[in-house]
Amino acid sequence: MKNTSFSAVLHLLRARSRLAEKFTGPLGSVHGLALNEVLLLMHLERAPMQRLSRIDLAKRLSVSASTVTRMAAPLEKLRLVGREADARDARLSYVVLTKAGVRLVTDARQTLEQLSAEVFKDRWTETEIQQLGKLLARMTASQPGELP
Amino acid sequence: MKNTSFSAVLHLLRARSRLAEKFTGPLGSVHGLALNEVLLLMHLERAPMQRLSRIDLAKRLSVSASTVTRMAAPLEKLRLVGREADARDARLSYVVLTKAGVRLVTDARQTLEQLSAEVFKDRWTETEIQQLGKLLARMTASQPGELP
DNA sequence: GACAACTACTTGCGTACGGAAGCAATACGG
DNA sequence: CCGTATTGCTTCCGTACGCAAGTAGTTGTC
Repeated sequence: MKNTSFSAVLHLLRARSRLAEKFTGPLGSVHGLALNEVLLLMHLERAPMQRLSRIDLAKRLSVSASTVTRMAAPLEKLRLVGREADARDARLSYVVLTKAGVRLVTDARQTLEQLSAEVFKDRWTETEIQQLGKLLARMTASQPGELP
Repeated sequence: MKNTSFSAVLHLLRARSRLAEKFTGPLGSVHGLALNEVLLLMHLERAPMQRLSRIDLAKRLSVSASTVTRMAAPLEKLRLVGREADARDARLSYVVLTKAGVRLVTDARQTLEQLSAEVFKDRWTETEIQQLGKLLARMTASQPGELP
């Protein structure tokens, strides 16, 4: 039924707004980064050699290539990521996680897990959260670059 | 468990990115409006007298008051909404849906329902979509201004 | 090996947003 | 009442984003 799908979509949009509200403040004040910046670091963290090309990052973050360029610049200035060229293909410039980046992403993930847990802390069983995650995962199946 | 919650949150963020990608193009080219603008009209549509104060709209759309001011301006220019003052409280200026607004929102909802249905058209049963909607709704429970 | 097509960025431009500051108008406490 | 706080809205400023155009490097074709 159309209405069921649409209703689910509307609820999803509302839920994501709520999450953004809850997360942005604490993340910024504790680690000085925006949610998307932390996600960028997390993608690097679990990539082979802890590095990814900007195009790869763009796909994984669902943003445009130009956004990745601009997002990486301040992180580079903060020495959370570095820049590495590819030996064979001079077009590629990898974004590499630095030691400081590893430390920060470890801490930031703690914060994110904490905040996530708070979202569900009342009225939710572990199973329900799992189920929600599984259903949502299905919406983005056959897409590359899933995070955990 | 923290990780379960966090995983669900990550999947939700990805799902919402996918939705935004799928919806923005068609909506813009068919009706000339962005998703948020259509949602604004939809909120008006189901409000008493088909009108809401800007503050009300902001809460329902999960955006700031300034955003509502700016969003309403072009819609007003297109004669999709009007502006009405409150008889008792001169501070309030309602955003009112016009006839043209009603027509557009009716059409746009069709488009949105169609797009929503496509998101789920493979691998989803009606029950699963319903369940997803219910779980997502729980995330924003105790918040005002649910759409339908 | 030269030329076209493609890829990985980068930069400029227009748009959308939140937060702070400002301005009326209303509510409230004495 | 009268001053203060609060509310509804608007405007300004800084930030983040996508898209289009540009550049440099690579692949493919004949």
